[in-house]
Amino acid sequence: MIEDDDRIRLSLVLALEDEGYVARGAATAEEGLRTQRAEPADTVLVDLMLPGVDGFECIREIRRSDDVPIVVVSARDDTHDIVAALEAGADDYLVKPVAIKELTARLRALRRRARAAAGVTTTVPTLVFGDLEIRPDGGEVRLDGEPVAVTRTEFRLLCELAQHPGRVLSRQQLLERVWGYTVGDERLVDVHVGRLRQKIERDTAAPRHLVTVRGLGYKLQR
Amino acid sequence: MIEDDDRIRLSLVLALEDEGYVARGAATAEEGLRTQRAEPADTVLVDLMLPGVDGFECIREIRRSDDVPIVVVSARDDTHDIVAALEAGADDYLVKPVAIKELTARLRALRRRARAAAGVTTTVPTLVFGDLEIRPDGGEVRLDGEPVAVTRTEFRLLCELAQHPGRVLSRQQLLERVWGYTVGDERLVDVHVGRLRQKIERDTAAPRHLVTVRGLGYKLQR
DNA sequence: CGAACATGTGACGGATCGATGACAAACGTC
DNA sequence: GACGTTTGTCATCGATCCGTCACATGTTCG
Repeated sequence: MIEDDDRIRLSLVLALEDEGYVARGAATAEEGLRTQRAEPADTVLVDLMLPGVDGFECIREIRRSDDVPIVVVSARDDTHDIVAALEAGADDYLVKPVAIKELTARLRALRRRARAAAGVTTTVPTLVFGDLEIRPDGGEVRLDGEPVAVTRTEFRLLCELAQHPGRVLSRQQLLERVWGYTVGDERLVDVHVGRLRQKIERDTAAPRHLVTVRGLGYKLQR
Repeated sequence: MIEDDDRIRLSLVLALEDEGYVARGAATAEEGLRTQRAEPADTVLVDLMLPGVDGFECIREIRRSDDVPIVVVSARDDTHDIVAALEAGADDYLVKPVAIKELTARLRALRRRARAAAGVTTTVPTLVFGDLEIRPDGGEVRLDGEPVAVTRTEFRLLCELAQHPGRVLSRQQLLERVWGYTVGDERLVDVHVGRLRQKIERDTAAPRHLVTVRGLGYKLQR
């Protein structure tokens, strides 16, 4: 729980512990981010008005590397704040003073979903795109049965595209999923797609699998 | 959206459609459950006070077979109701009157999680308008099964119209949703509709799908 | 019947987009 | 520590697209 008001923070931590939770507090965003990195909690509560780094920025910072459920607990009940917090990556937003029973009920609802998400481990069999075979597990790509040497980045890129056959992925999506960047130069994707094409397409000018959809992104099709 | 008050239900459905969602309403829990079984929505909004089967029971009934995100929209702000609804299986709880911006922000946050749980593959089905097929995912348009080359703007325009079959969208609405403009020359829409017609209509003088409704705007019909 | 308004469409210049080769830094291997 | 490989940045070029305008056509109403 990241909250600068000592009284509120302590009482909420105590109330949560009374309900059977293991809770700990941080008085600033910096402290909260540090402990979350060092010893990740499975849910984060955060106030919006914090000294120094504010709640919105704190949420974005957590989201950069962590998919943990985030609940905002704020005194402000303005729609703009609610929307901004949710857009920043929060999962829920409660207005102070919060009823502890409501808070725990919302935490349970949230963790029900988060748990379901964490439970999905997809072991992918060989993906076949005509003469192109991709083994996500084996780290192998074959063209007409012949192994093709692709680099790690190219392979990840290919797998990401192969997991959504025929679906266009934007450069932004690929940057996020392959590189983990939330910001960055989208040209980077072009370059790697180009390099990948040299290896898996017979005619790079008329690609059969790794297709450009102008203005939208790239897709892999059969 | 399951809500017995006609006024509220209609205004919320319209507001959601204005935001770009495809929404439909049901006046009773029974009706809502039936349509959800027949044609499942990807998110359910439900009121608590319903005639006959009430909201709590409705939530439990949906949860028996469906993991769809459920949001309660109720006039009651009692902690007991909130806790009971969340315990029954709801994912979020908003108190009327709801700000449409907050509702959509919460829907986005919720669907962000639900999507992750579903295994990342949220495939939008192909939209079919007679001989015209649109694949929002694949960035692809087909006429009689033959791929048609459309530009990004044309594609967005087409998708926007296709999401609301038969419904007239004003130039202003299209400017906002396709271009993101709040102000701008509405003639711009005309030009792109014209160009799109050249590609997807056999006789542009007598369009069969992309129809002008004089004085109001354009619509896409089967 | 004619004016005002709404819509269709061709043309054009500037803006944008994507492919690619060159290069330097970072990385990994021996 | 040296070498080859991989990666990210940059600049350039050609192709395409976009938005605006002008004019033609069609429609509504006084």
